[in-house]
Amino acid sequence: MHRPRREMIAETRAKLIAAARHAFGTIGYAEASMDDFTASAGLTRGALYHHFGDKKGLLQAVIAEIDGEMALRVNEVASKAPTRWQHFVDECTTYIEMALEPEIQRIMFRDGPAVLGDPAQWPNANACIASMTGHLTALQGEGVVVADVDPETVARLINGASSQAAQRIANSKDPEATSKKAIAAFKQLLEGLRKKP
Amino acid sequence: MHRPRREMIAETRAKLIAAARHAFGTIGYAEASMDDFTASAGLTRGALYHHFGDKKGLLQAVIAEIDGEMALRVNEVASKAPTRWQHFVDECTTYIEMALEPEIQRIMFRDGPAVLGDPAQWPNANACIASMTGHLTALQGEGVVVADVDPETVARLINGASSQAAQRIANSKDPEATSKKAIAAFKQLLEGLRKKP
DNA sequence: TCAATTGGCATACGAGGCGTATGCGAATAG
DNA sequence: CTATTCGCATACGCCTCGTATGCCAATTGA
Repeated sequence: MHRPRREMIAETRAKLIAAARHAFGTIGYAEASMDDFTASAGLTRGALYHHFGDKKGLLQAVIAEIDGEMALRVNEVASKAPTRWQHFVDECTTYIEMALEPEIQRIMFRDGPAVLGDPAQWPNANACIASMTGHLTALQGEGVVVADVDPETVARLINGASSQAAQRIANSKDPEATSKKAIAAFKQLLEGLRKKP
Repeated sequence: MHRPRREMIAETRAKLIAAARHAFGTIGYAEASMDDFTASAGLTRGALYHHFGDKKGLLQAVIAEIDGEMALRVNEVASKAPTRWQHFVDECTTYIEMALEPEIQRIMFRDGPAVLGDPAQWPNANACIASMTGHLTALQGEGVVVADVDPETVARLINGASSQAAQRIANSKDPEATSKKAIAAFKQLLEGLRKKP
């Protein structure tokens, strides 16, 4: 069984995704010319249509890749927390910090939703939400979080607030100070979820 | 001083905004052909470029109009509340309810941010946020809300969570049930802002 | 090893949307 | 009553997208 063929194909896909990711992350989806960024990968639109169907399909692939990376990073950081509640809070703040990166902000929080619609319905791009939902469910079981809220709903609300927080920080003249304010406000909102003794 | 001239100009602007608002709100900004929706208003792109500079300028005008309407509606509903805290909560839930309308959701929460960037930096389109910020500040003065959060930051976070909540409800198979869950979760988060006795 | 075939990717073509330059005609000003 | 402004339409070229088509290399089967 020969492999060069399969490898070339995988490489072509990877090159397209990388080129598109860079273009989408910098100039944005709408401004990114398919001719331009395929050429920057040494390819043409022919390859793109063959592998991904259309521009939206390629965006989906880019989003799936980024989502996977984000989930990895979130768990990596948050898993060091001593308690599960702290783990959950760290997960949220890490999420905000990642959303500060221009590429993630642009693709995952601006162009993605505009082009593909509600992120909750993206296929293979909800690893972070799934993780948060899982922790919330467990925290409810442990009696730490109030029982009468739906975990995934909360996770989605947090997701929306995070993206706003990140945008606010990123566009601020004093990102350091704004970041402190945003994370403080964020943690305060999260306190509302805790069961009072 | 004759008026017909001025009136015709105002009417042209209004017709363009109305046509664009309808097109943007239904098929979306990117899919809306300027030739098509100007024609539906009995005009051409010439008028559009003359009055608004380009497609983005027209979107800004549409957004300013919608924002004004939203602020009016929010205050109308919420001003009936007995306490200021209740007023604030009603403001938030009304905001979510408005975000359920497809036109508002599409233009204000999806295409708007994608095309024009961070809503916090839109000119003349932050009436709702300003109102929420004002109430939060007052509530802090009254000792109802914890003092160590920045009002506008909180208002923005709430704005982000609202738009997510609205999307979730709108795309749900059982909007009624989802709406209940979303608003419940939302109120729970808001509880985090209250000062504990 | 060699023909047959698959399929990955490039090229070519047509359609449509955008921005700019230009032109016309009516309302206003002096 | 003439001159001028300016609101808006028309005309042109560029760019981008999607599809149809073609080519060549890699695989398969005998």
